[in-house]
Amino acid sequence: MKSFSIFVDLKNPQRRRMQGANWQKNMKLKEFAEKVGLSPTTVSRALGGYPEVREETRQRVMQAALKYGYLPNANAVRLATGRAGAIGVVMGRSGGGHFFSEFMGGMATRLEREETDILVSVTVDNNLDEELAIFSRLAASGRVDGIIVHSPRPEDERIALLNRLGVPFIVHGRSKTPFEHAWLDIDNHDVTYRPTIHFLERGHRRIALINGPVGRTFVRDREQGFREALATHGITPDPRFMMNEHFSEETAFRFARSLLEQTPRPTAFVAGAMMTAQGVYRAATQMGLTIGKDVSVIAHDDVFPYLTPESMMPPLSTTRSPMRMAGIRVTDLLLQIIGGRPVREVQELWPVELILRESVGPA
Amino acid sequence: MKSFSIFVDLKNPQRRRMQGANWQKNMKLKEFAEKVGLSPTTVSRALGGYPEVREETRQRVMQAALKYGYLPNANAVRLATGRAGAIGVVMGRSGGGHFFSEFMGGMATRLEREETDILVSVTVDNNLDEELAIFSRLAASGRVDGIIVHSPRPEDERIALLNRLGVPFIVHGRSKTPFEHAWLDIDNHDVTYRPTIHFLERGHRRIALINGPVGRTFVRDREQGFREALATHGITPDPRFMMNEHFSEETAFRFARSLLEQTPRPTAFVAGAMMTAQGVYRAATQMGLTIGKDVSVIAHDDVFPYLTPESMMPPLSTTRSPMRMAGIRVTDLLLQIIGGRPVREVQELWPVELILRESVGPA
DNA sequence: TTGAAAGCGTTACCAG
DNA sequence: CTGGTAACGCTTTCAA
Repeated sequence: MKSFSIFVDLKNPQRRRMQGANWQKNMKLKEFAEKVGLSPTTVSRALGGYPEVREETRQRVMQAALKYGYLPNANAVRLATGRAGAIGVVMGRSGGGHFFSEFMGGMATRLEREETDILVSVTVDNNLDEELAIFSRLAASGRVDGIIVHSPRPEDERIALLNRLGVPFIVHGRSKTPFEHAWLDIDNHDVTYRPTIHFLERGHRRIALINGPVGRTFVRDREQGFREALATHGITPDPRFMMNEHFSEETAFRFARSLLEQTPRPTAFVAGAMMTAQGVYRAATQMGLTIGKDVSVIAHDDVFPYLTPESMMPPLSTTRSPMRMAGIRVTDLLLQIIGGRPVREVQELWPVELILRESVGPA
Repeated sequence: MKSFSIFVDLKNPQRRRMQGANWQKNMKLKEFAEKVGLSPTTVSRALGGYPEVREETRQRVMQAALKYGYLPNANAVRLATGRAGAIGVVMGRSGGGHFFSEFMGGMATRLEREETDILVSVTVDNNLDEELAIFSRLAASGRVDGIIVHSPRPEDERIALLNRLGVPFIVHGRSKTPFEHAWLDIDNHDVTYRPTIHFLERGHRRIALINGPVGRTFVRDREQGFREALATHGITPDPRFMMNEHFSEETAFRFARSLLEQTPRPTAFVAGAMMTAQGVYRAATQMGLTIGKDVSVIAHDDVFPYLTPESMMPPLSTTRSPMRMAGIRVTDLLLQIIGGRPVREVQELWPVELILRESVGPA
């Protein structure tokens, strides 16, 4: 493992002494307890909902807390309990933009009744040292009780680091690191395998793949699924029919158009995301080709509220797996791990459902 | 102001006593100081970068920290200093999905060299009590040093609450609350006014508006800009030509199609977001109408990496204002406010630039 | 320039 | 069931 500075914060050694918050802080427990006429201990227990206080007492305390607007200081609680009351999630600066908010919506849904915050960190892409420093800081400084790692690489140093630090974490996606760890992933192999097989069965032979940036496990898995599907029919994929880029409407459009201009052109596209499917639609339409007839498309859909495959023209066939659901479940599992559940038990592979709509036709 | 429960967390009074983290925690300051052969005091000062320690000593301490992997416990620091080292941002559960990640990317960019975390809270839409409780909890419990409020309403109780609590905050958007507060907003009036004026000058008279959900200030401002622009030509807008929905491709498509089926149909659309412009494009294309000729479109663009107006067919005219920039600046301003800058000085209205591309033609 | 000791605001242990 | 007291791990006077 490479060495790196943990002190991302301390690059600038000369610092002025900062004053604490200058706004009116909350009432303290001691002060509040006096008003209620009980000891801080009892008040703390009453508010904490512990069984050893009389129900009547608890009611009185709760009422008073509401009345005076008392709320325990989170940082004191954290220090005293050793719990951070937060889980960290790390997003890449550029990658994952549009689905990230769906995932986080899921996280929030799961945490709604929990007294746990979401702490978001953003890594600078392609700077491993800094990325590792962020994870270090997050874990070792006690800011979070657990961490969610996105879009892992097959050999992911972040996972090795977290494993070494001993902080509870779960990987959204998969890697091949030898360290035992918790993960949840959709079946990215099937995300391409099943659409490709379907295309093959309908007679397609020239099938293109729009894939994500090289390096991530899910990209590798999807390529492998694609290759394996083609292999069942003795086809070796043409490298020019495979794209590796960040998912965007425009790159997909360019790629699709350049392919559709060729002779012979591909008759089917496996698209990695909704946006890229839109790009293919646009390219085909522009060239006077009809989706579902001249060109077939199946895309993976993370399910967004603002862009639904059913409403596309024609309705887009998809492998569907709501990112929001993943956010809920990943969070749930992480909480279990924090609670002590062995990570070896926490490994979930979610199947994807292939939903056929009108964007697919015979070759 | 309505009353509400601060104790969102305590709905369930009977709770088990939870144990603290069960993973190996970091080395403590005391322990680390012993290894270095200095007092905790000096070590703390050295790591904190304060001027009173000898440079040589500091170097020695820094080296040792790296070597032993020592990192101060964040919660102890927070308690001791009174600073939370985090700023909170609140997103609506459904709203703001796709642009939220851009905004947060901007926040992260600004905070990169700061030792400040981003704490994300998610509110349940249309439940004011719970929403206020979330803000209360965030502010009064000392979890954050400041808060960012999104998509305010003209009379926004959240602002009143934060104002009352005294926590530093900044509003991304505007409201009409009488409380003096910091805000940054784009000129939403111009977001519709300028496109509409442009349409009028090119001879358009039947202009449709795709607007956001009623209740938010930006929606009101945009409607007003639209109305004012039309008024300059003595036009009273047809209510059927105005849509108020969450921005999505599909709703915009439906709306546009239903209007384009009418006689006479609108010749121009002012769209509130990129996604809705796509919906209009699709509707027009489906009906055999040509964008930029039969139907003109100008949309507001928050600037996403995965969907660019230049690459649309034809290139889309936009009012442009990068959400990422807003994220950077809002965060920057909030830090200033936390640092003591008077809020009356912190009020920024950003102009939008109208960028004409080929989606606009004469009526 | 360094160190001892007193907080910071809670919770948790142990008596009563 | 309730209360005193010692942590929790660090920063910050105040002395030296």
